[in-house]
Amino acid sequence: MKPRRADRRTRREEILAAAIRVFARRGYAASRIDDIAQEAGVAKGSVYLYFDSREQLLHVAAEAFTARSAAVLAEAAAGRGGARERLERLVRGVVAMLTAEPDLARVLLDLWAASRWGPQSPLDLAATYREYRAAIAALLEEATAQGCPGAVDAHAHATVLVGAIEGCVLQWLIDPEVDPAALVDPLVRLLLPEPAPTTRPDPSR
Amino acid sequence: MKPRRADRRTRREEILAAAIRVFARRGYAASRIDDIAQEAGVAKGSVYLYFDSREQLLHVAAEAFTARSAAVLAEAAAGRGGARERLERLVRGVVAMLTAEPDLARVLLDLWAASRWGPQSPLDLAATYREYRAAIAALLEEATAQGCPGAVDAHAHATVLVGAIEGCVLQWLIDPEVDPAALVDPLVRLLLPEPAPTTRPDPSR
Amino acid sequence: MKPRRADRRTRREEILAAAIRVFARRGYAASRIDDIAQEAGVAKGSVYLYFDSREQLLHVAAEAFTARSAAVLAEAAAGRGGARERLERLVRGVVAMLTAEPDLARVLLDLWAASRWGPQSPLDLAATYREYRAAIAALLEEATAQGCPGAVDAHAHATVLVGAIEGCVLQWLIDPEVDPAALVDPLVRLLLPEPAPTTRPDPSR
Amino acid sequence: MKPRRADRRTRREEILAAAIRVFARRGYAASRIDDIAQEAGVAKGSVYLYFDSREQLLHVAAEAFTARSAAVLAEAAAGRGGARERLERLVRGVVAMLTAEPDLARVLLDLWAASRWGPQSPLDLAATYREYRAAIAALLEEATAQGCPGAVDAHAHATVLVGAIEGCVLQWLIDPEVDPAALVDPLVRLLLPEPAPTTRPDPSR
DNA sequence: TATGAATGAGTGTTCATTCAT
DNA sequence: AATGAATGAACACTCATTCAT
Repeated sequence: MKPRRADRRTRREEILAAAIRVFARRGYAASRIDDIAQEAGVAKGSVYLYFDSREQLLHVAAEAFTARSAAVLAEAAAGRGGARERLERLVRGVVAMLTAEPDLARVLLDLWAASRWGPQSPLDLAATYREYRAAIAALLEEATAQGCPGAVDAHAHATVLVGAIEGCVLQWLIDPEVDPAALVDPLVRLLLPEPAPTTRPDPSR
Repeated sequence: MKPRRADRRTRREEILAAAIRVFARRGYAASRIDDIAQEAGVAKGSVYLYFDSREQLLHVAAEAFTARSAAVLAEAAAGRGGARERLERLVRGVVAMLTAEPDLARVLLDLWAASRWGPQSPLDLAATYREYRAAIAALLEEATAQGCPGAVDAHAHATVLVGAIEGCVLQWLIDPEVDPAALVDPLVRLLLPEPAPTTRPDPSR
Repeated sequence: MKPRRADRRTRREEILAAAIRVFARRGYAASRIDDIAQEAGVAKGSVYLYFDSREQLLHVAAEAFTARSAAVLAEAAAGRGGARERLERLVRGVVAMLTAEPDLARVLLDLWAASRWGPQSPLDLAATYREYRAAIAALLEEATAQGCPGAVDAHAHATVLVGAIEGCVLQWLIDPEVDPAALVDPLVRLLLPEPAPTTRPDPSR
Repeated sequence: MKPRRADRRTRREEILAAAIRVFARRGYAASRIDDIAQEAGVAKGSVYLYFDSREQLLHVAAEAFTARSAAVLAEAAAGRGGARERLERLVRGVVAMLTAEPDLARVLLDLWAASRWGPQSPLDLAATYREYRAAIAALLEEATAQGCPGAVDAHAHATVLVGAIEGCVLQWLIDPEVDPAALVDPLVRLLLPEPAPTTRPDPSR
């Protein structure tokens, strides 16, 4: 019985992974259940043993995406170090997460487009981004309190920072020649507050 | 001879505008020709008197979008003033253009998603963004040459700037509570080079 | 007023001729009112000033065909000469008529196919062929009575003769390399009764 | 594993047979996929599990027709007996084949009309008839060589013979009162060369 | 009379989902 | 659980016909 359960879960994940690959390749709208089943190596009908509908596959992919985002956020926010340091960890973590799973990242294009589906939207992306901004704004304020100079309103700053990250990812999704990894340092340099002068003792003394 | 309601050009644009509204509302994938015809107040068949296919409507909407973008770019690049000033005009112009036509902006979500359609993609968005980045990078280098301190590679900086603009717009598209107009000043403060020291008399003297 | 009428009739004939050309080229099923109007050099709507419907154009073309057939039949049957001579004139006349108007002949392919439309069939082709056979059978019997040897039942003979004519035309319609003019002599030699021995003085004496 | 009702091959042939019946009844142009599906007792979509398109159904029907024709031709040509005997077998075989499957024969009306579709024509009927004529011409020449008197050029004779067969069938298709079976003897008597004098003892002696 | 824009019923085809095996 | 044949609702697109000008 136990192995059965494990099998079932594994098979479900295989199908989900296949769906994400197909969504990434063709876009959700053009992805047929047939394609997904073939990619997963199962019969078409079998997809329905693990998922209720084609749309649910997108929902679950969306959840996988938010779960990973939340993990990065939690890790950064809860981690050690000063606020600025944790912000940097967050930026690097988000980009690393997305580049580590490019197919999942590509599904973002569908999730963004699906945001207009209204309440049945595969995920409340608006809420996800709101939390994302709130967490970053909090860190930015903390950083300012810890001595980092903050030029603009923390919440607006957070929105610009989230925007820059997502916008860089967007450019990469649309044009694979854009290298998101190479953009992390510029992002950090341009959009994180400079380290507080007092955070590190001057090593030259 | 007098046209029943409007001349050909006008009628075509009415239908295109209707299509853009419907695409904005439901997303391209869920937009039916019937919806568009109804929104335009014409019969379904009439849409085909002006457009070859549903997909062509998206193509033409995409062209409308790039035309407006190119106009903003040209205006900013060709305008008077120093490089930094023109960059600022560009940033403000892009955001103003998108907020002035929110439905057209919302179609961006479909255009991004459609970038995976391959060669038949409604628009070579990758090329559009490449040009966008190149123009901004050129302005950034010019600004640096004119004395504005530039901390990072101009092309990376351009990508981050384009990303931040698009990313802020993205957040607005997904969550109408985000106000892009309020983000322009932060964008400018955070991502444009500081004005060259010589533009303002040094107050420390 | 009179010239108006003449104009109207002329214009109607022009449109009919255009329709026949288009039917001949594409087949009735694939012939669009647009094509016909363009071929006739008038606007689409104008076709409806002269004909009630697309189908009526086929009806009228069919009538044109039967009128010509009937003329040939009448001419042959009513003409001078012995029965065999008139039969030969009939065979030659039918083939000449069809080859003189190849586009009208090609429409036969549609008329045959349309014979399954039932009562609304563009023409009661079955009746046309029945009359055709009856007239020929009568001539064949007359020829036999006049001394031409007749080996088979006159009505069956007539059916075979009509069949051979139509079948030769059919082969030409399907394959333009078949030359119906070259088949008339063989048709006559093979399927008409030999001339009565008495019609020509035996040269061997 | 056991098929719901029949194996794939069988089901395909059921649908094809249904299509042939519907084509025969209404003509190809007026035959709706719905009609065919209903005639076959399946849902509309199921037709597409076995055929790519409505047009393909006509293609396959056409192939069925040529396959049967070719079989008759081969059987006659390869059979035993003198040339004249084989010719007679061919004529009788063709007519028997067509009357045995009247629905398939009726589709001929569509195939003839479809000959104008050009290269996408469901079948190269011109080629089919060319081969038909060539085979018959060869047999006619052989018969002449074997002593049967031949009055006209063998190829023209073959065209007339093919024409007479097809034309008799045509008359039957258009008017069911025409009985093709009753026309076979007249066809043979009128259009096949008389048996070679040696086959029967000369009664005048 | 002539036009051609407008109409909308009609149809081939697709594909998510179901279900008998 | 797994299959894949079957289903039928949905939809893009066509085109004969109408009608305002």
